[in-house]
Amino acid sequence: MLSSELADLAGVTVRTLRHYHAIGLLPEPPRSSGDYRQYDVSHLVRLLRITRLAALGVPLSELPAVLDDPTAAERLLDELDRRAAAEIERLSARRDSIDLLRRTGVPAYLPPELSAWRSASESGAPADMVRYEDEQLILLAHLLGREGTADLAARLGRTGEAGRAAAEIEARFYALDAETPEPEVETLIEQWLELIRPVADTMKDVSFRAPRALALLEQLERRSLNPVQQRVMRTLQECLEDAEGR
Amino acid sequence: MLSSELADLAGVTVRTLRHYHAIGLLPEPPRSSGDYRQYDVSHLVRLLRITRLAALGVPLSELPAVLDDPTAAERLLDELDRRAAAEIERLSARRDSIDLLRRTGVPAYLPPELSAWRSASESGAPADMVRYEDEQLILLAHLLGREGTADLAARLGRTGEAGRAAAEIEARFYALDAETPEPEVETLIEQWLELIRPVADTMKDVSFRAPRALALLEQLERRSLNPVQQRVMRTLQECLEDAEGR
DNA sequence: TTGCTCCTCACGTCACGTGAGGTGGC
DNA sequence: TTGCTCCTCACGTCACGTGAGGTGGC
Repeated sequence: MLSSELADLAGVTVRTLRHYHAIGLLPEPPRSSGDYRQYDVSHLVRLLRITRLAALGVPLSELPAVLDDPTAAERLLDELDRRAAAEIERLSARRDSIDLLRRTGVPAYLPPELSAWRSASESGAPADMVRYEDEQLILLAHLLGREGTADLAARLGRTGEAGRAAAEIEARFYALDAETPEPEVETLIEQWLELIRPVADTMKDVSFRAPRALALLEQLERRSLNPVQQRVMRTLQECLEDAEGR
Repeated sequence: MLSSELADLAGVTVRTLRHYHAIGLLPEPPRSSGDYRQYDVSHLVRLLRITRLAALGVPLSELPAVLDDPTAAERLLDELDRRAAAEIERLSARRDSIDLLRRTGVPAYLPPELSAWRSASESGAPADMVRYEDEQLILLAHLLGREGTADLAARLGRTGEAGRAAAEIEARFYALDAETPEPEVETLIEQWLELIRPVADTMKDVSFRAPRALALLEQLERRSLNPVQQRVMRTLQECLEDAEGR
C-alpha cells in the first residue's frame, strides 16, 4: 500500500511516517515505479505498536528500547503515570481559575480570589487609580501565594455593610489630590483608621512568601499615588504602629 | 533589582525574562554599571500579569492584545477551557490504559483489552508464534477501534473452561509444521470447528473501521504462518462459509 | 586575586507542520 | 493533456533550555 493509505489506516499523517523513517523507528519499505513507497502489513503493525506506546506518553527516543524489551516499558509506566497525573492536576487548576474568572467577571490577568477587593473600577475612580488597585491586587496575591490569598480572602471577606463601607472610603481616597481641603483628608484618615483597627491584627498575621514583600508594595505606592495619598498611607501606618506599641 | 531577583520573585528563570524582552512582552529596564539590568516593581507586576495569563493557557503571541484589552481575554476563555478539558480527557484515558496494562501484566505495546486472548506466550509456543499472536492482537484491536474491541472482548470473553479449551487448541495450532502427522491436523480442525461454530455468528457481526481489514489480517497470516497452518486456516474458513451458505 | 553573577550570542529541544518545487501514473 | 498523488529538501513551530565565551562587582 502507498504512504497515504498506511497513514490513513493508522490514523497518522504522511509526514509522521517520514519522521519515523528519519529517526529510524520505521524501516523504509521497497519502492515501486516512480519511487513510490510500497508498504505492507508488517509496516502497519510496527506503526501501530509505535502509536500505541506514543499515546501512553513514551518519548520517541525511548521507543527502540521499549519495542524490543517489554520490561523496559514497565519501568517507565510509573513515571508516565505520575506525569499524566501531574498534568491533569495543572489543567484542573487552570479550569478552576477560568471558572472563577467567569463567575467574578474580573479581567483575566487579575487574581479572581481577590475580586471582591476591587472597588476602584465600580466607584468610577480615575483610570490610573483603577490601574494601581489592579496592580496592587496582582502583587499582593502573588506575594501571599495561592493558600495565603485564599486564607486572607476568607478571613477578611468584603461582604455586606463592611464591604460597602470600605469601598466608600477607598473611593474618597482615590479622589484625593492637592486641591482636597485639609479637613477632608483628616476625616478620611480618622474614618479609615476606625475601619481598619479591628482587623489590623489579622493583617499583621499574614506571612508573605518573599521577605521584601512589604517593601515592594510600598514601591508600588510611591510609583502610583500622589503626595497627598502617600501622606495618608504613611499616617495610617504610623497610627497602627503606635497602637501596637502601646 | 537584578535579573535573578526578579526571576526568583516571579518564579521564572532568567532565560524566560530574556525571552519576554526579545518578543517585546516585557520592556527592557535601564542598565546599571557593568551593564546589569535594573528592574523595579513595575516590571514585576507586568511579569506577574504575563505569567498569570500564561498559566491559563493563553499563548504568548496573544498576550499583547489580552494585556491591554480585558474583553479580548474573555473571548479566549471558552476556547482555553475546552482545550484544557480535552487535554484532561486524553490524559485520563492514558492513565486508564496504564492502569489496565499494569493489572494485566501484558507488554505495553499490546492492547490490554485483549490480554485474555493472548495464549502463545503462556503455552510455551515458539517465539515467532508469540510474535504473530501479538501482532494479530495489535492489528485486530486497531481495526476494531476502541469501542469495537471492548464490545468483542465483552461478548467473546475468554474466561473459565471455554478459555482454557481455546488456549489448548491454539497451542496445538502453533506447534503445527511439516512433520505433524495428517490425522493430528484433521483432529485439530474438527475440534477447532466445534469450538468456533457456536460463536461464528458473533464474529460475523463485528464491524471493522477499515474495509480492507480482513485482507490485512490474512496478509499477516501469510507472512507469519507456515504452509500447514495456512491450510488449516483456509479449511476453517471454508467450512464456516459452507455452513453459512446452507 | 578569587569566586560569583551578570552579560551576549547562538544552537538545541520535541514531534512533527507547512510550503516550495519537481516528477510519475491514471 | 489535465489533475491527482507521490517525492525530496528545508525552514518553521512553541517557549524557552543549555552551553560557550567574556566581563564587571564584592
